[in-house]
Amino acid sequence: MMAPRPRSSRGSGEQLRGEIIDAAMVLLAEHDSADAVSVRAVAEAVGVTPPAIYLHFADKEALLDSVCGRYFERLDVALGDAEDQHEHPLDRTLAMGMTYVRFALDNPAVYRFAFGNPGDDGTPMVDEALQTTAFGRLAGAVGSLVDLGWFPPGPPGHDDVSVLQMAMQMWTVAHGVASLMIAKPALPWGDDLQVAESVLRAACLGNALLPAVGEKADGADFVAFVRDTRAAHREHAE
Amino acid sequence: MMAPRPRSSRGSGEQLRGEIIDAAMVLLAEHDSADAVSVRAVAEAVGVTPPAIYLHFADKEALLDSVCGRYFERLDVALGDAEDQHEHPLDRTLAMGMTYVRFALDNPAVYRFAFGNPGDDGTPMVDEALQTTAFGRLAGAVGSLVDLGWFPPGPPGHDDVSVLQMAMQMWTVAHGVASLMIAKPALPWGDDLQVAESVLRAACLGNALLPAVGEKADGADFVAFVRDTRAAHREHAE
DNA sequence: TGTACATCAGTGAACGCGCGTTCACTGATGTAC
DNA sequence: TGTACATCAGTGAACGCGCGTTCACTGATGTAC
Repeated sequence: MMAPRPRSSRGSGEQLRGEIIDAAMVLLAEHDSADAVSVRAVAEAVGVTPPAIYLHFADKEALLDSVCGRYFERLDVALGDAEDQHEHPLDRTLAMGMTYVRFALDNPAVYRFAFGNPGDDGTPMVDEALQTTAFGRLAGAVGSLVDLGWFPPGPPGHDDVSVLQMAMQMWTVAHGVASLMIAKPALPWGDDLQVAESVLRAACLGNALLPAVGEKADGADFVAFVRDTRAAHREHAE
Repeated sequence: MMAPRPRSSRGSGEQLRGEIIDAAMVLLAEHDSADAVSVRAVAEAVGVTPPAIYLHFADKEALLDSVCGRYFERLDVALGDAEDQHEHPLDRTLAMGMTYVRFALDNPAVYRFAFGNPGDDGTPMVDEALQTTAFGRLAGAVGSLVDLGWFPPGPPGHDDVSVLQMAMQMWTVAHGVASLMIAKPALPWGDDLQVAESVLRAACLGNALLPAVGEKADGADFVAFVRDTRAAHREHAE
């Protein structure tokens, strides 16, 4: 039970809106469950009666959408920082992957809510924002890798197809690490971030070798291809 | 509203228990949401009044635990089939990964429920079962890869450490594909299973090259390592 | 400078709903004598 | 073979609860004249 807040003065109704979103995010984080985020609980946390929420959001879903929106904004900022700290696109890709995982583990409940539900936040708006901001950064680095020939090209004249695919693959891997660690924290992970780095590196390495492969990677004899690649490695080392 | 079912005869109360679990799973699948699985809804689906549920389960959570349990059993069977269809452990690993993804996509709501919540199914029992059955199969194949030298060894005399790590990495990747596809079906995935195969292959390939690496993979200059590996590949091809 | 008034940001009380769970009960089923 | 009885698998009604949301209202704030 918080002390009731003083009434906002005339023009500053907008400020409460922000506080409501923050309070909802804090509730989500603290109770580690979306069930804990009720309109009543949010209102109480912010020092206001429940109907006041509806002055700022059409309904509960709109509030939760806004929570996701804010979360995505922050993720974008974090990824931007990671991006800026490296020059080589492979380093950038890895760094963004690590930042993504770290960001998710820092606030597991919110991550699960934002990236775990199809319905709640699957509004076109949010998905679009994801693609144009946070995901766009990743696609940028991956695009450079394709340009440099480190990652496989797309069909002639359409490298963008490969960029999209590779970027989604990297996202998929980072999401896998983050979400499984969040969902099953009791598993014998060892050092979270070390595992994340290992998985991300393996994924990068695997993708980086695909362009050297020709058709073999798509073919049936994947085993033979891996054997050849390892043999090549040994020869090179001698 | 279903027709009320005839009362079970004397010894066969156990049969209803199974029907209840099935009905809960169907509800979960059909409505694509755990919220749709209420005790009342399950009771109605099975043609019984709500209190009858409590003759077979201590409470709602116990019912949901049993749903997860049944799901895990089925997954184990599916993975067992995949395992049996291949001899080489790399093929086995890939096949189990693909089966895992297919299994998840076949019943997205149940997968999300079983593998997305820490609390609901994070009971020690279930986690333990996972490790000893379905996960055990994966660990078996990965263990063979470590034995053969395809996947990196652990510290001297403790290859099992690497087996555990590698198996969890593969699980992580498969989970990433499945859960992100389920959570964000609107993304431009293209062919689901093709993407899954591509990601899993890249992960295997990446891991398979790690033993050839020495300390470099853990060191700072990952970029240089990848460059070397690609160069080795080109030489080998010529 | 003073006063009537529109606006704005909220309040307080209540609505209907579906939920998990409980409790006293019923009536068919099998069993003991 | 008939009958009293324990058991078992349920039923029917109700409990209290917290939820999202609505609606008529209030009272401070700024503005127009």
